[in-house]
Amino acid sequence: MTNRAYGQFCGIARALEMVGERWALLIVRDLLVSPKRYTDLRNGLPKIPTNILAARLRELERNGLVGRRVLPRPSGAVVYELTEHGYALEDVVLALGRWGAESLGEPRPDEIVTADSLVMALRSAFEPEAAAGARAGFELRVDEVVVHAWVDDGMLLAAEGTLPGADLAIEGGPGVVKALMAGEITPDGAVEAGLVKLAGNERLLARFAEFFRIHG
DNA sequence: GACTCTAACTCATCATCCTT
DNA sequence: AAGGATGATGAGTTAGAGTC
Repeated sequence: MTNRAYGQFCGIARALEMVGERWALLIVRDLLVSPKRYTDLRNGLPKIPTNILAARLRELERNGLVGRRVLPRPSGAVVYELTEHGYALEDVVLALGRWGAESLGEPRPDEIVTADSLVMALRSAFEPEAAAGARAGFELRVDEVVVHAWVDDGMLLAAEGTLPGADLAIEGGPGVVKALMAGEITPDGAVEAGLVKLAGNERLLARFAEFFRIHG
């Protein structure tokens, strides 16, 4: 199992012992968006073997990063949620996301986008300085996944689902959205090439590309 | 029946040991 | 030093158990 220790009195080694196993950090990523049931986690990570998910949750719980909570009746379902110690990983996960996004390239044929991964991508790419004084709601549809981002004077609220009354709804493939955020294509170029479909105030697409940046 | 696991098995990878 | 055999470990697949 995952009691492998690096034998080093080092914070990085200790962190890797807790969240360095395969899938562990992606479970944390999804729980940073919202608490989830076992089945929700499985749906968000369709390639994780079920025994590995169970093992990782057990390890994260043992390490004090994740807690189990039984919902009140009639549901009675078990949900997994991050503890305060687990939530403390948010900055680390976002920084890792920023770093990894620089190497994203084009989406591979077998790669999917999930609502949680998209929400965390928006959070990690958000530029508070660029959004200072701005106020706008975006709905983003990538493949079948819909998330939204509410920008309000340098603050971001990103979550799963639609945003009724959004100032701008953007629809496009994952590669196009990433290219927009990375400045590999211009907003005008994306529209002219028909790579994105917009609804609402189309001029806000340029602002979206300023608010959410992938640096390379 | 849905949810939340657990167990048994196979497969791949890696480290170690032994032989040449 | 190089290469093969072997064992340990973890990941992945599948089936099914326990609980509600």
